[in-house]
Amino acid sequence: MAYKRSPLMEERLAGNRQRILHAARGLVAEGGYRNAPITAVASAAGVSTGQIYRHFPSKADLFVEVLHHAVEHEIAILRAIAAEPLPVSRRLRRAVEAFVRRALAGPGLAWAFIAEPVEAEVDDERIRARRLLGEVFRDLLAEGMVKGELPPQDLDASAACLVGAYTEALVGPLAPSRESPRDGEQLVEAICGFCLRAVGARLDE
Amino acid sequence: MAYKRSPLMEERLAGNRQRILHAARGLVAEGGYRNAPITAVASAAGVSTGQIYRHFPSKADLFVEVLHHAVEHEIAILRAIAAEPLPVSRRLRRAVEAFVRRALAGPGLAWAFIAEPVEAEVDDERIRARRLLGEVFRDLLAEGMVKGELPPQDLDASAACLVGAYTEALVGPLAPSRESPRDGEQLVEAICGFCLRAVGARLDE
Amino acid sequence: MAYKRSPLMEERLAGNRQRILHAARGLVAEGGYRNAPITAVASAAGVSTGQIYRHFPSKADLFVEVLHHAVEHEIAILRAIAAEPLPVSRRLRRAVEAFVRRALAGPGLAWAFIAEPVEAEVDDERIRARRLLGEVFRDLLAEGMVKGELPPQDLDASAACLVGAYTEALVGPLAPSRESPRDGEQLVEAICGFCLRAVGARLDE
Amino acid sequence: MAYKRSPLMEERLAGNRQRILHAARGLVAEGGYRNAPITAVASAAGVSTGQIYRHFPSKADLFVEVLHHAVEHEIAILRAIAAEPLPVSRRLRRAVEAFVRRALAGPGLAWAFIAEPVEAEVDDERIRARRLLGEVFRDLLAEGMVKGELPPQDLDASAACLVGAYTEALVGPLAPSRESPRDGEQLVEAICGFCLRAVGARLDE
DNA sequence: CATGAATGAGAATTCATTCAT
DNA sequence: TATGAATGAATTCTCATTCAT
Repeated sequence: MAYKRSPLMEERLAGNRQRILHAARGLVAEGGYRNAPITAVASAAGVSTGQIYRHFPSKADLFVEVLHHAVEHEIAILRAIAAEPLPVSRRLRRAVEAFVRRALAGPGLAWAFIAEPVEAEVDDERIRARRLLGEVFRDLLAEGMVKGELPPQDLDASAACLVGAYTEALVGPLAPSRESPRDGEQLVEAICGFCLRAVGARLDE
Repeated sequence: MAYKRSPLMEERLAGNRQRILHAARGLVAEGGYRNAPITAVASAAGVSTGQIYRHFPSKADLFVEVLHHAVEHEIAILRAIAAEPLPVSRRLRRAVEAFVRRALAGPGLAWAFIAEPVEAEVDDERIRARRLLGEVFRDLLAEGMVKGELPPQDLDASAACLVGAYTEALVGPLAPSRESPRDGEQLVEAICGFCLRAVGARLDE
Repeated sequence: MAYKRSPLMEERLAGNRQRILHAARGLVAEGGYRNAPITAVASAAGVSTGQIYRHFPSKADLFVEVLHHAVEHEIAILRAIAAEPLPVSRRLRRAVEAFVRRALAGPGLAWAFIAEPVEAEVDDERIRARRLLGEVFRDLLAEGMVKGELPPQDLDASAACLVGAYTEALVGPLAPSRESPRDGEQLVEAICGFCLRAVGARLDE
Repeated sequence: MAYKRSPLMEERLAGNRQRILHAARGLVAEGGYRNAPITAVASAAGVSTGQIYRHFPSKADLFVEVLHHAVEHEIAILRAIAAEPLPVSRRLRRAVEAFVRRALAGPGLAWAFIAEPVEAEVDDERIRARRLLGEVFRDLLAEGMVKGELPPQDLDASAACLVGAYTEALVGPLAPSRESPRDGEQLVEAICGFCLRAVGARLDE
């Protein structure tokens, strides 16, 4: 307890952990999971491979955490919006808008929800992430239905469709942003319109 | 001269090709591309690895064909529906319905539109498939807009959202069919409703 | 004996053998041993792979024979020249000249004396070929020494040097014909001069 | 911080690299390139296959380096001799002598100038080596011709013949040393005599 | 007897994980 | 304790040879 080096070391330890996570995320954003062998993560983080196994039991665990962190923040934002004292349809629009804007601003995040995970354990986390994302919307839709703001509908199906709709629009081959570098706002508006109409929300709110 | 090209042999040859394709598809459906190394495909098909290279120039080519076959038929069906002499909203519903029903009936198909490809060459084919799928819907939406059956909207965005919506609903983690094995018809109805509302079509047609 | 098809079949059989040898030689001349897998030889010869194994115990045996035939003729020519009733130095010049001219005229033969054989058994034949080539010259040098036309010298060493000298000049990286497509006759003259001087023969004969 | 780059480790690392090169050279000297699959090199060097790829980007690169090292030193020696303040014919004799003596002393070197390379990249290096070797002699011959010590001759052809002559004499099937393990000095003398006579140099110098 | 589909050992290369230093 | 050298199983692909038809 009175060890003089203990706090310093712990700080450094924690710092290394962050640097590893950061490096891993960076490499994946650059070129996918394939671009992130352990040795590359290690050198990008400025640590040894041994360090990585000091902090994470396996490569899969490291990337599960990378994905988890990437998603956690998004979910928090969506949840905050979902809790705002606004009409459901307004919150829905704000939630979709927020997600799409963030995805358009920084690449690599939306990507994580679709692309090649390779590692079974990591894939599970991706599935979980999509599920969490869906749940935010399902709860919001439920509230809207109860309050009569939205027409009756299958909540799970609608939530899944919502998530599918805007992720595909963002990263799919038909993603308008790929076909022609158009106005981001136009895309945001198109996706929001689609989603709101889809769940029967009033668009004018 | 002698036994030149016995019909039996040709049959077996063709049979092997099919068995390889089938085995490959099965393994991928089970556990993804990573579950399908060449050796596993070979043994699942009951042939040697060499056989695979007799029929396909490379592993990538094999899986491109697996994906291509999975998609080809779907596209044809959707196009046929899109050409029917019906109101656009009716064709839209029938197209989504057809796709969803087929996906629910046979596993592995819808999967092919989402899953992790890893191999660049294979990924290209997947992208192409999604694009084709999207184009069928975009054309239909365009017709609907021109004829005044659908409100003005961003065609590319709407098409992408449509494809994303129903594929996610089918294979995503929130896919209702996964949460609880419910009535398929209910799911079909939910997805169709979502999609038709989303593009502003009349649901009662 | 009275079988009506026997002679015909034997003819065809022999014809196939020749076609296989010819096809094998052609493929090697084109792109080396690597360019001549059994299946390629078979299809170039218009026969089945099984046929090849009917005529040759193994791929190596086939190519041993290919090489052997290619060399046999050269050796015969050199031996004929070596047997001519001329002064030794004259015969030497004529022998070197003949070899170099033939090599310059048709590519692929000289190649066989140097290049990549890969198959141990085939390599042995290549070695034997070089040995035979050397022996023709050794005998000639021996005669020249005995008759006093050539100064005393180590016959084996001189013969080996001779073979090495003109093959390198023909196929090596310094082969003048590669650096600049010069007059073939000039090269013939240069090589002959080198060889005759080397063994102490009179050049003016 | 801690054990950063222990000298011991670096020594071992470097040692492994050398052992790999050495093992590769040994295997090739024994039985040619085909006798040296990566696994064989690894086990001969007492390391894993992975180690080899830690030190060399590919098998071809490893063998390029094997060949390069084998040649580099020889060229340096020949160049040093070629620069000595002696009559050209004297330097020529010393150069040939040096090469032949070294080849007789250590096996595997002369071999490298002739043998079957198979790998295109490796072959390129062999070609380069022979070219360099030839150039040393060509320059020397050029000087001799200019100074009147040597009769006029085709420099490229003579240089190529020289290289071919002594390499063949050393490794070819007629190499005297193979037929009967004779006195090495006798062979040196025979080859030198051949070469000097060939270019018209005075032997008595 | 001829065919050519089928075999399967073997080759090069990668990379998560461990452990001697 | 930290390092990064070392491991070796796993992967894709080739091709000489065989044998059912």
